[in-house]
Amino acid sequence: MADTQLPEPALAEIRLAAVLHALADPVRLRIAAELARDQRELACQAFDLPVTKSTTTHHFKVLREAGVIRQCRRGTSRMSHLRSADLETLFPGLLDGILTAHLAEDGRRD
Amino acid sequence: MADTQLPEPALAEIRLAAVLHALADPVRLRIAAELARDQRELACQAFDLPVTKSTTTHHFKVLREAGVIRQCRRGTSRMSHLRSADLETLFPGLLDGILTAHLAEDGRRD
DNA sequence: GCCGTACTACGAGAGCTATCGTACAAATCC
DNA sequence: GGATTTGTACGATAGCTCTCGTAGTACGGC
Repeated sequence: MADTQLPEPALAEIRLAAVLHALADPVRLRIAAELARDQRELACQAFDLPVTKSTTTHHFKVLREAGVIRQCRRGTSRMSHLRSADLETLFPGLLDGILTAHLAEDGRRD
Repeated sequence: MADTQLPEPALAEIRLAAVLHALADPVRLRIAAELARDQRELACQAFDLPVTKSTTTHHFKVLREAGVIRQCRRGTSRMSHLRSADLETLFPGLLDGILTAHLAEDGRRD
């Protein structure tokens, strides 16, 4: 079976504190930034993260449960994408502000 | 002696992850929102927080060490204010986005 | 059915953190 | 000096969380 969506909070259940907490981890911020850059669904394995597979699973789960990303199965892969529209509805400009800040910080690092 | 400034990170030492983490706590987000609303220095005791004095001290310390606020002694009080300008320099629009999001969430709550 | 790929679930460990209470310090006021 | 106000320091505790390894599941290809 394909396209089985995984459990996630409804729009009204998304909490700002949870979103900020989810994005306060360097690994997760990186995941979000890459999803934003690619603008399409990505499988977990598409990310080159400095942690093991099981830790990666954990981080994706945190992002999903905070309402930052949406995930669905597709074959043996789990496709993820940002819930940009939902977040924009709830907190206009927030996600953009955070991702822009991340790019800015990244740019300053030598 | 008055106006003894407390240790804080220099502009270049402020980390996005630390700022997000600092603001991901409901109590600290509330502190930041109140500081933004008043636009002036406030003593810790000016906040009506649902925690004890020692926990309040802890939260102010986290905010200061993340670079979100600046603190200095004034008499028996510790005055705090947002480092809005510094944050705006590093991460344009970030603080505003988060505080606006907080207001939006607050408004939705009945 | 069997194998490989991609990911999950579970359990564990180490470290952080939010909270508190008590004791203490610094400044002001009387 | 003594009392009051305001906040800090320290220790403790409970809970979370980031990390991992191992074992297992689900799907697709052969």
